[in-house]
Amino acid sequence: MAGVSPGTVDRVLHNRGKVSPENLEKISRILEDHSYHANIHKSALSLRKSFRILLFIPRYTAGSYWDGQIRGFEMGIREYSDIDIVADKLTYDQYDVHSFIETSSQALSMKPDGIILGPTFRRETIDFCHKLEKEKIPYVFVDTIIPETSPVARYAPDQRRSGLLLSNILDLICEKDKSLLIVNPKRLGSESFNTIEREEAIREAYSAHGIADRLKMLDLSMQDSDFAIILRDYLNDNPDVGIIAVPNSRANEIAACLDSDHVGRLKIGGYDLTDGNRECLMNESISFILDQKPEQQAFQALKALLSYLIFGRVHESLENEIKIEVIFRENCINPLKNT
Amino acid sequence: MAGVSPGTVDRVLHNRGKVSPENLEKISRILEDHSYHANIHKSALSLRKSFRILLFIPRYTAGSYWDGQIRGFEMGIREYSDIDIVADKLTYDQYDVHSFIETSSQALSMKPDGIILGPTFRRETIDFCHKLEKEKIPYVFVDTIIPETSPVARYAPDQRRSGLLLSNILDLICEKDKSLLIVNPKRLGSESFNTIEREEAIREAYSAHGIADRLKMLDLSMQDSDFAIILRDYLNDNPDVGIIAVPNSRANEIAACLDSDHVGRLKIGGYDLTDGNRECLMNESISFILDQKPEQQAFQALKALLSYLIFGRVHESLENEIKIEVIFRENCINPLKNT
DNA sequence: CTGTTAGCGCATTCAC
DNA sequence: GTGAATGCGCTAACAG
Repeated sequence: MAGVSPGTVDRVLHNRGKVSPENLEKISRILEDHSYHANIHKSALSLRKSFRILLFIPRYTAGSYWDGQIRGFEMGIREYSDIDIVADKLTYDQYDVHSFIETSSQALSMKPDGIILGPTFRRETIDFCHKLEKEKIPYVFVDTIIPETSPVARYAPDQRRSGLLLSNILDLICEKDKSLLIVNPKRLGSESFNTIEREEAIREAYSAHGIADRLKMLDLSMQDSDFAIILRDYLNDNPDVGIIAVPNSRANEIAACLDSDHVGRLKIGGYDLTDGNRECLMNESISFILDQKPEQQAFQALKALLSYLIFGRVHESLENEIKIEVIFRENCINPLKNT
Repeated sequence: MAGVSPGTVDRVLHNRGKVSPENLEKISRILEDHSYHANIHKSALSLRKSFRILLFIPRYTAGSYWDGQIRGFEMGIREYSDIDIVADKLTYDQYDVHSFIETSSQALSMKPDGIILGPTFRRETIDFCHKLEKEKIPYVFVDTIIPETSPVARYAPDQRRSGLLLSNILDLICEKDKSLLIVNPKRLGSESFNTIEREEAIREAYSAHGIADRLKMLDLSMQDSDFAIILRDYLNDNPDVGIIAVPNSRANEIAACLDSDHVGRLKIGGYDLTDGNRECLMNESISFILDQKPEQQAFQALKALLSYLIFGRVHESLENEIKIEVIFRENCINPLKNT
């Protein structure tokens, strides 16, 4: 259309220079007018490259949140099966920082072309990211965004906002003058940043509304064999509690502790559509679940990484806030589905 | 891998016969073991065909539900930009059956290779589908599924289930002993099947729970210049009403009728993330909205149609229930996003 | 500075 | 039952 050869257009597309100002202008205009976007499949083909992509996330069990990320990742690999992708997965123990450190050096030694990273430990993740930058290995965050890093893209829900969503829905559901109890069932005493942010957002909202007295907290260690008894005793001692917020994915374990008397009286809201939580939605021991759409996070992360590796940049916005989905009994279907 | 030529493998893939039993067996095994799936981009390329796809839906305004379907469709076209797709759109007036009949014969005369159909009129849609079948033009339903037809795939939420979801959430947020009012703001007296199904599901649920006395109905004609007054008078006469279900996308118009006194006291739930409803979520005059994800519906419909045209069959399940998304103020972001 | 050219890969077809 | 040719958009090496 510009009356020039493909070579010239290619030089404009990749601004490699050596194009006369007139042609540059003319070609740029045409590209703009037609809102040209190179096709990723053709570009990948022509580049004659293979892309080694590593998904590096916490160890997971079937039907869990991180299993959802795996499913989204694999779906993406299938979707782009015409591109030469070598997909690898590596998991670490999210309750053991040494595991992360060891596995991350293993990740580095695999020399992948790009990494999708589900982080847990802040300090160690920053170190790892700096090493990746030194090696010029692009990375994308899913689930959590760690500051002081330079990811190519990031796909995570806004945890503060999701905390507000959790407490506001519970508030809507709750009879007036009842209290909200945040139960935090911990494992090994460690607590994720996401959980902390969610809790904080709820606390601040209650303070801001001047109803901090209606907010209670209970820490439970799942190691304790009698945590169920502790919870039940607490609830009996605090009959004003009408709603329970579980700021991590273990709402089903809390629901399982309650006797039928409590189940009928209390509303529980939690996170993540795990198999256990899905079951509790069905038997109505949990009122609703906030789904962070792990499948979508990993899928989008893969797309962004491929876009970066093939085009040298990510086409959509880098900051991609994942929309939280609210799941009640009636819309708890379709474990997977495209995006 | 089987030591045969690509031609032989191709005959196995499309079971065109003329393959020796030994080779058939050997090749089938290898395909199975490697869970081979042809790549749609390569197949489309090799077929040297162009696909004329028509999106045939009700006329829409910017920021409306059907505009969402358009966005999803266009996103799909972009996603498959390496396939030679000629995309067309045709809209009809959903309040005028003659418009549908006329436009549908126009659609037929365009002789598309496939149609994505957002239906409204049952009888006329069945007629149209039969004509499509005679012409061997495959079609996919979005939004609503019409019986006595043979679509290649269907992407729609379960309307009865969504009605239950609407009333159950409203029930959860409602103070005890308050009544639910279904307000049905109609246009030109016509009412969609979706609306009717949603209403029915709610009515049946209330009957089943023996609380039919707590369910009220109010039909409003938006043609009436004084429908706002009718609604306000009704609410003043029925102070027991605590929650309002709007079974179509016009919840914002209902919210706009209410004075501040009502707004504070009443909870409203409705359908579809239109610009108007989004605004009401933000200013808290509506409590929540059920989003039917029109973008996803059209996107998936396009994928299914391409899969059918290129492979001769649809890869995923044909019956694809779209998951309803519950939108509160806090998760009302991201107008679009993949899927 | 510009144009030419080969070729990437998978799926398909067709003359043998 | 074979195998060579073909389609596509894009890239990059190279010749002028």
